Amino acid sequence: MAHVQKTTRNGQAPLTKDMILRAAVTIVDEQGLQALTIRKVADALGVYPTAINWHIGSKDQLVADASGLIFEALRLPDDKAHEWQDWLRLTAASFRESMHKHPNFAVVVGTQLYTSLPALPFVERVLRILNDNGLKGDGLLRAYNSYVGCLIGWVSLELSSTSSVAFDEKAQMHVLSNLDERLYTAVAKNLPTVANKAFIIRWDNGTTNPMNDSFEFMMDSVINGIARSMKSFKS
Amino acid sequence: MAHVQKTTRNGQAPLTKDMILRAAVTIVDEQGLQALTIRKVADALGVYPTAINWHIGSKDQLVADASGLIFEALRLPDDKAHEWQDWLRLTAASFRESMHKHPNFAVVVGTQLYTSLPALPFVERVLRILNDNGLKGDGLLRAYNSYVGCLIGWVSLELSSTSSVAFDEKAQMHVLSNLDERLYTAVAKNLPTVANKAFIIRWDNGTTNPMNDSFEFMMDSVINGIARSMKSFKS
DNA sequence: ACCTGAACACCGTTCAAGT
DNA sequence: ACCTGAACACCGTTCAAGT
Repeated sequence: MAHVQKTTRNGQAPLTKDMILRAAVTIVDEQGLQALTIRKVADALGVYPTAINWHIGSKDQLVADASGLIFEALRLPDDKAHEWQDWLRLTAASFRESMHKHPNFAVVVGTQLYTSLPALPFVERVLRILNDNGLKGDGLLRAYNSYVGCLIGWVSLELSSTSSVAFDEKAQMHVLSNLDERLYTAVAKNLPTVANKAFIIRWDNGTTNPMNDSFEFMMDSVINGIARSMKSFKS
Repeated sequence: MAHVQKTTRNGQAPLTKDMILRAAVTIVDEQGLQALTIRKVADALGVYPTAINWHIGSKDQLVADASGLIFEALRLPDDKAHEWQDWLRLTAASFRESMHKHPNFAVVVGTQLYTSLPALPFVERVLRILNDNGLKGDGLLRAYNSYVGCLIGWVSLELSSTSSVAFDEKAQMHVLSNLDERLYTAVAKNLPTVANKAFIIRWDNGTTNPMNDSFEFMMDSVINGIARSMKSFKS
């Protein structure tokens, strides 16, 4: 019962789900998430739009499956080779690196946070290392949600980009420089240190303006919080 | 030069930006973000779609302006009345509460994180209280980005919902219960404590399934991290 | 099983025209 | 200034038809 390769599509190799998803990722990487349409994917592969529907199902499923590839590309460090704190730090850095390679998927990875099979190894490994270090029950749940939520949520924000409504740098700085100094004392006073570097008052996103320092500080805080909860658990 | 009220639209009061945004918020709250279209807003107000374009500009701008209303509704506690830790905790709770009232905007508030005027008071107050407690320069930036990024990113994840691709509970549990136990030991072992409660392995979002405990734990960790950085700053 | 092809309802935005 | 009205290019999805 060997599977004989069919040759539809005028003798070309038949479409596969993998071909479709790779084409989708390319479009998102090059043109942004809003440019991802079934029709464009079909064009890129030289087929009719409805052929995509046959393989994938719907547009929503296409987005979900394509963003799953990012979790699949994720390489996790070895448990045995590191202290749990370092393992969490390395894993966070690895996840952030993967996201930075496909920044236009950032919004979706946050949204698509439901039992996706490609993400399960990540879930398992994080749960396991916390579990192996004494956490269980509600303490485990808190630690896991704290780590995963901050990691994915924070990086997703770092890379978020406003489709097209964003002002340019000059307009942005003009607004910030002309604020009422009596109302916005702290913003005015610290403008050089926060302008285009702090959330909500920047115009370049994490692709061109990565926030490495803040990310490391944030992760240290979260991991320290987990460490403290482990101690109180043992006593 | 008093502004005489015009009566276009067959004698009805003229459209205002505020009417349009309120109609938009209603649609998003009731039908989800993907249901927000210029044409539906126009229908709700009894005008032609292009009338919306005249007042707002574009679809992207409509989404941006409508999500700005959430920041405007935000009530911030008094600086003088609380220790800075409590102020940050109360503000976080207040922000989270606002988001939970409009969960369908969660994705966008994360995305729209660029100098938006409605969010500036929030920015100012957070910067100010950190500044008043000794933080400046890079230390201030780290603390601010850590707090704001975790707050908005985390809550945004808590409320995120997969448009329609999501499985139902039965299908979800079936997948989780039949995992290879040799590969997914930690998931299998802790299934009762994490199923539908932990990120990535839940099927209800924060609206029906709020993650209060994890949120408080996460916020405490972040605030403790900031406190530690203040001490090392002084010494 | 896999893909074509036509058709449908919907979308954002343009531009000219009205008042 | 404010809105109508028609028009255009684009979209996801259906369903029947081909091979």
